[in-house]
Amino acid sequence: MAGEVRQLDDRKLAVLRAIVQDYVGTEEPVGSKALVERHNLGVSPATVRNDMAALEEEGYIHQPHTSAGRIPTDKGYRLFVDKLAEVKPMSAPERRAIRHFLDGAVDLDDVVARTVRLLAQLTRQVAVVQYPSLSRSTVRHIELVALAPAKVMLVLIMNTGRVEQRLVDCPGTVGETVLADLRGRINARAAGQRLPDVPGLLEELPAQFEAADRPTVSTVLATLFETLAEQREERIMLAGTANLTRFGHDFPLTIQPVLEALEEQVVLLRLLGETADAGMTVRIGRENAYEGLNSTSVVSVGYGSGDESVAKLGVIGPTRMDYPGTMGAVRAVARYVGQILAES
Amino acid sequence: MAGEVRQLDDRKLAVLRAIVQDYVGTEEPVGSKALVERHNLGVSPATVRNDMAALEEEGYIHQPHTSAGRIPTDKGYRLFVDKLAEVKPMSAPERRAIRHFLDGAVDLDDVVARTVRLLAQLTRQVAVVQYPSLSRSTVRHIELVALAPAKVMLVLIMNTGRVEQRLVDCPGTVGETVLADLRGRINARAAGQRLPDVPGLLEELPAQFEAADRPTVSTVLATLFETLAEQREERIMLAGTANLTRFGHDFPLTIQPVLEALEEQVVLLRLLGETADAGMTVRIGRENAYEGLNSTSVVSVGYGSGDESVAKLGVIGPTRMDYPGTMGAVRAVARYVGQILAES
DNA sequence: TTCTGGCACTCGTGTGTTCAGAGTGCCAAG
DNA sequence: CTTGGCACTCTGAACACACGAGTGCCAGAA
Repeated sequence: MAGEVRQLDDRKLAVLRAIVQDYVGTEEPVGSKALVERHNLGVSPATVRNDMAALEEEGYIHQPHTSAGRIPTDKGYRLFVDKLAEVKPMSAPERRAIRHFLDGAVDLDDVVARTVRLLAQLTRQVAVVQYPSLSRSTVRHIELVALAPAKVMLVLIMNTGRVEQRLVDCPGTVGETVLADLRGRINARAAGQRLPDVPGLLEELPAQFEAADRPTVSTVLATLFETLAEQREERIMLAGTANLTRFGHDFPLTIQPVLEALEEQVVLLRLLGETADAGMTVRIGRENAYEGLNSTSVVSVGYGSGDESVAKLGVIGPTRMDYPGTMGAVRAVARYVGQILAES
Repeated sequence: MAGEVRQLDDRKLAVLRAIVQDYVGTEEPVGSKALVERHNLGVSPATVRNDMAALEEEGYIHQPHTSAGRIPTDKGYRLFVDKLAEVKPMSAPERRAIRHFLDGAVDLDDVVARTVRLLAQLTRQVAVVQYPSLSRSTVRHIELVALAPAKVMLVLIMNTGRVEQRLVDCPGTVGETVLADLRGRINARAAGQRLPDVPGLLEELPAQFEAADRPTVSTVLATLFETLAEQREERIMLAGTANLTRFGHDFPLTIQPVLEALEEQVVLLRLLGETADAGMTVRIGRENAYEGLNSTSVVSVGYGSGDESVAKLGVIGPTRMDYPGTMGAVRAVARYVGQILAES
């Protein structure tokens, strides 16, 4: 293991931690003297200066110009997040407030809307919440209703509360008994299953019907499969864009590409898509694939109605953000949304 | 009519027009000399200065500081829009592009999404499009389907393509014949009617059924009326927020309240609600009821599938905007969306 | 070996001054 | 009513300058 990466002793790490904390607080480059004053490191500024030099050598911090204080680099934040910081749990009153705020929701749309606003308010950053997606959720019920001799309406109800409907044009007249039979068989197999698994489970269904009815059955199933596969419904809700104004001093330059990114659902979806399935994901600065977000950090996490995550949510803020606090808020909100979804 | 408002002669109006045009173009206060050079007014700078003094006296223009050029006031823009400017029609290629872009839409959501993006792009400002609202649109068809002995699904299809569905729990078993009868009668009366008018037209319906069926009929109708009345579905779509960065030099101050306003659907709805039913509405600066938008102008207009407007759309930009061009774009887009809706 | 105090050096920021240019208002003459 | 001339005002850019924060390095102490 002895190699490229020189070992950083504990004090250097403490110095880095202190730099990150101070910089996040003040938004100004932090110098050795101020550091010693605000954190009791038990050593002199000169010593800290030596450590800083080492940290800079390793690329964890950086000087805007000679005779200025130090600023953490992306790499520095990364180390901070991985090794030096702990997720800050929400206080009891905060938890109560979250719970209370989300409890008032009346339907899925409302849950998502409340969640995104809450998250933006808690973190004072831009919040992003993905709607519980089709591909992850499960079937609660599938309904078939004859509207006209050759027209059937297909209604797909998911465990997340989402409802999708399609009109099916059948090749011939559909008998009510056949329809009832089909409805029963579909639900028996599909109910409770995850959406992507459903087509496989229904594959052999047409064979169970009389030859005359098979075209109809196949048509209905084809529409159902289409509906299941349609992922373009992966919507995303945004809030807190006004918080962008607190991003940085060098304004329009930072904010413009971010606003552009936020308008592109595709970008946001991809962004959340990169979130690990388990645990929280933090992408810092240039770690973000999308260029416009190179000066921002994204904290995201999956949430779900059970133990499984059905969608993602997160916040986007300046790399100089309060990581422990943000992560705490994101985690707490995700947890509570999960509970709300499970209850309903 | 001789009174408070002193008459402005033609040349003064020409000067005002020139000032607005130049200021919109350059974003810098415009002085007498530059004015004479760029527009051939046929008089000397000194004369223009006199006119400017008069215009300032009347409150149409204003000087940031002594020895600076003049800037139009809200009142100046107002006069410009009302009397001095003509809506600039789109060029043929532009019209083709609009048409082409909107023609690709596959459903109502897509139409709205495309419209808002198009509008943002054409005007390089923030675009807002309201979904065709329930209260203005008309009924295309109402469908009733028995799902279970005492459960009926109510489907409301509107001329805008929007579909709403509700599950109705009936007080007793519902006979298929009664349901068919009810369906027929409802559609005979309601089809083609505006949503708010429908309840009045169906009032006497229960009386036409046998006493035993009346509770069911009433329940179904009650649900239908609820659905019709529900206006919270008045959604709004936004695009072009990145254009906010081009708003002004004094950045965060202007942009923050605007971003806050844009997040509030309620504010936007009220904003569009103030649009006159016929013709285009232009609200300049402080004419906007919402405080955060006091330094912006809103150009909005109704659009609809027929001759009647079913919803509004518009753009939000700095008071210093190209009014003729913006109004042209807004009008053209509204017109084409109307056509698209009428066709589908 | 590691820490510390001292010291010289760098450089950004804030302040004050100057200067040119743009623009005005006013006035007297056309 | 228009015009040219003129004195005046004010902003913004350019420059000089001093201050102070912060650094790096070195020699001596622990």
